[in-house]
Amino acid sequence: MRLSEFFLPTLKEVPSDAQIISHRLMLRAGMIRQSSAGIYSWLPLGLRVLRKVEKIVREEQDAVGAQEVLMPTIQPADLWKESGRYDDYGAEMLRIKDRHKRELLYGPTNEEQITEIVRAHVRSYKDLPKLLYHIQWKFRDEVRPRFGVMRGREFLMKDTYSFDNSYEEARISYNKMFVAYLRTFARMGLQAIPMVADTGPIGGDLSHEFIILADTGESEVYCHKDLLGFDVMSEEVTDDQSLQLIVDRWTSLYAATDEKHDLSEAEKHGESLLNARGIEVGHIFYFGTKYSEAMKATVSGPQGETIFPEMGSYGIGVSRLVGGLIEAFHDDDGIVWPDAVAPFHIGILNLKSGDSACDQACINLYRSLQTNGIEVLYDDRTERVGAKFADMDLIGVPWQVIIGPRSLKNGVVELKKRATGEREEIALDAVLERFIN
RNA sequence: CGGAGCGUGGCGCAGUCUGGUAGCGCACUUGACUGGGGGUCAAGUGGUCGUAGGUUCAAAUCCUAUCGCUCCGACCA
Repeated sequence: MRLSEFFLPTLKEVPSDAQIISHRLMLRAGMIRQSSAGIYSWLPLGLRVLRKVEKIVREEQDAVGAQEVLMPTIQPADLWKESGRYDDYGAEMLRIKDRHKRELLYGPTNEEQITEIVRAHVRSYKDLPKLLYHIQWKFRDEVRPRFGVMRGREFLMKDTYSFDNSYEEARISYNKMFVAYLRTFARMGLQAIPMVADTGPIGGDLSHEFIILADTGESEVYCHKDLLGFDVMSEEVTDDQSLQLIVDRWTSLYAATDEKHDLSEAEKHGESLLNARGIEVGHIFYFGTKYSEAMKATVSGPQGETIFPEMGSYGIGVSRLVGGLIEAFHDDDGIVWPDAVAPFHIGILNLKSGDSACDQACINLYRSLQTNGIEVLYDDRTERVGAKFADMDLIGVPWQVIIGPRSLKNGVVELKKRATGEREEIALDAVLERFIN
């Protein structure tokens, strides 16, 4: 992408509405614009990141055998009356009427919808287990939206639903999601810690929140500091037993959110207990037959008996993660994207647009990187160099190739790593090869 | 939902108390000079002062209503 053509409205000054760093940076970097309270438009740069996050989430879901579906944003109220949640959910649920005065709602979550689908099409215990997920926009009419996309009213969520024949099987589904979540966040460079959590209005008796630590986090959390050193990517899952071992390992140390914090239990850990603020990026629940019973979703068992499937639901706030990532990865100059979610991998800075040697060197490199499938943002604008550096740093492109007439005379360019600010001189000819590997 | 505050060009703000030509910085346009970390000079474009009603010779400014947004608290991916 050429920056001169890219729709990237960056801001030098921050809109006064934005209070926390991720919100400020998302506005300044031209990622989002607010539409109304807690509702945002995603501009090209922000959307690229959102898609990358979404892709990682999807890949890890697929990897454990979850199958993607896409359920609607608008749901009939009847479904929610069946489960009993139409009244329970309260004002947070956006209720609407269509032209025939039929009651509808903008889905805040999809337990009812998925249960309806499963009960209509799954008849036998042999059809289970099933893990189904979708990535869809949700709406929750928060009393007080804030922190940009971190607590929006409209947000993109991945929600998975598990259906199993027994508690034992349901635990396996739960474990699969548990580990898939650890991997999902780890791939984005985030250390997410599973913490014992409240089940809230979704109900159930087994639940973990996945929390990333950040000073601006909304919840107060407590955990054993050794958890921060755990690495899920080195763990290998071969069967249900090894899956259980990983879950056991991660749940062996104390970790709880404020609501579930147990003072006497925590005191045993003394010095090793960490008290910090955290951002909830995922939440998994096992809730048994709550919905299958309420909505009469059943399958036939081996003896022809009626089985109410054991269910769980598993959410990742995809749009929130974009904000969470920025909270975790930024410095004074702007965003510092981890490679896995960076909107572009390389930025090219033409320090003298209009100089034929510079232009030629830049365009050649730009094209060859593109040809090799590397996402590259070429700043070909006739801006002052300071503005180019500032913009490239602000939007957080991990690698910057700096091409100017001075060094180009020797066939050399500068390569700057955004995260550390380190620069090295490198032959122009060597840049492509460097990034293909 | 309780408490507080703010709506003036794309962004950041002054002007409101004490009514009288709508202003500043950034951004944007044009030209020139420039060019290794948000440049300099010159000339420009852009505003129903959130909306509606009222008071007044006269309203961004006073009054009333209303809408929107933000912050603090209680709730949540």
